[in-house]
Amino acid sequence: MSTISKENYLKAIFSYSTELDNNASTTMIANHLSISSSAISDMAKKLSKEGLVKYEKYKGIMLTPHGEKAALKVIRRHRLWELFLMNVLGLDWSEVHNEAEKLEHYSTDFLIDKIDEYLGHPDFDPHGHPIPKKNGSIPEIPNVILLAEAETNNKYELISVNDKESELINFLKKVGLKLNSKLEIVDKLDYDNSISVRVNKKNITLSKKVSDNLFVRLIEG
Amino acid sequence: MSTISKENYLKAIFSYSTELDNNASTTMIANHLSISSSAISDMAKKLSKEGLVKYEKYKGIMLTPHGEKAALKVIRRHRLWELFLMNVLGLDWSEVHNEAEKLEHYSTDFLIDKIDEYLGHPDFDPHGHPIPKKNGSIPEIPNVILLAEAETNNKYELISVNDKESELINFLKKVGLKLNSKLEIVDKLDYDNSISVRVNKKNITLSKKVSDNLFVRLIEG
DNA sequence: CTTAATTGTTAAGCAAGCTTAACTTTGTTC
DNA sequence: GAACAAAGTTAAGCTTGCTTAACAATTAAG
Ligand SMILES: [Mn+2]
Ligand SMILES: [Mn+2]
Ligand SMILES: [Mn+2]
Ligand SMILES: [Mn+2]
Repeated sequence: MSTISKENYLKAIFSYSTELDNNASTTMIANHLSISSSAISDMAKKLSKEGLVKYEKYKGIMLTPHGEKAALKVIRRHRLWELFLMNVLGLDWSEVHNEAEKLEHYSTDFLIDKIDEYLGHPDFDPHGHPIPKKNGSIPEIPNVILLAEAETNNKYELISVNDKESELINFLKKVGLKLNSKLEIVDKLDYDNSISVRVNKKNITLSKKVSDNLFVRLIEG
Repeated sequence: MSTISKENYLKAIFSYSTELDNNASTTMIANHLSISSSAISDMAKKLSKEGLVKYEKYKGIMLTPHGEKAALKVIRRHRLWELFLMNVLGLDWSEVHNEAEKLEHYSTDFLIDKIDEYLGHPDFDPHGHPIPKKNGSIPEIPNVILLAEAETNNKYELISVNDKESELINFLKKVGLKLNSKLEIVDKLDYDNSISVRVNKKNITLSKKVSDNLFVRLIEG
């Protein structure tokens, strides 16, 4: 049976194992979900019994094809809700994640299809993340790198943003950064790993904490 | 703490105690929620401790002002979602109740206010039920009676409909009855308590099961 | 290689929200 | 008003999803 808890585990396992291109570790998931690591071990066994996950003691957790399908369904619901709330109700891109985190667990396939249709089968959510299709395929994402790893004098376009902290997005709003903003790397400061960029004809400095959460695509360099 | 379960109990207690103008009984709530009556007794104690309910053994359950406020909040969320899904996504009035039954538990006040605003602070949901206002007031409902109790030769307007069974609403669609339809009572048949009405220049016969779930307002008689 | 630190697992226990079974109160009928 | 039926409550127990504490495996250092 799929429950809220299980759906959140699957999402977490998916995002860590694709990020790492490896098994997700107990501790990472525990931190991510703010749950004790013993609970993770426990749940890993249950999900394994249901065939959603491959789990070997001390070896981490990996989604089975079946589990990945389930995870993608939840992610699809999440991202469609985000875009819908923004486009229809005018919520800000810093506000939608929170709402979607709940709504994702309580929408029938029927409703999600209606939303998808209403939005014209969109490929990306408000933070630049791909929206899995109904058949489980994932829209192709541009070749991105972390802004923190961008090179001086090159020009980049902001493609996607970590949506887990609304404060980050509020910060971006304050300094005038949006998806598709063009940035030129002016300088990289070794001392604190901050990065100085030119956006909209203004120079701004971004801390490592910020540049570690922004993904950009090279457009000139 | 408010949980899904508790919100559903509060809603059920509210609807039964207003319907009866009396304390809600354990058995009624148990049937309504498809839960054993022992679970109801249990929960009645918990809700009572939280000050949401007045409960005396063997005497039924009644909402406190505090509990009523909480119940109305859930009902407000439910009905706003229903109308929103119908107006924006084009869901049928037979489809919205199911979805709203889940969404009602997972929407922040912030989101509900946005929906309310988007809809222009509506007074009634797709089934003719009043949408409680943010301050807890309830839009005035017309003076309605059960269609089952309507009198021959009088003319009535369909004001509201029980939304708990989508099959009823599908039936209404099939025979062409909508909110605000005008009906003239042609005949009442004692044998099976069915009622014969004229709508849109056609005569149709409605069983007791149907006429017990439709509320009408006298417009000519 | 041995030791220590880190990471992960097992065990025991708890709260919520149910269930069924046994029992008690209330209501109904004669 | 006694006897039975219906409604309501209590008790015991179950599952889910957590927790903390104790223990085991893995990894990293010296
Ligand atoms: Mn999100
Ligand atoms: Mn979630
Ligand atoms: Mn409804
Ligand atoms: Mn509900």
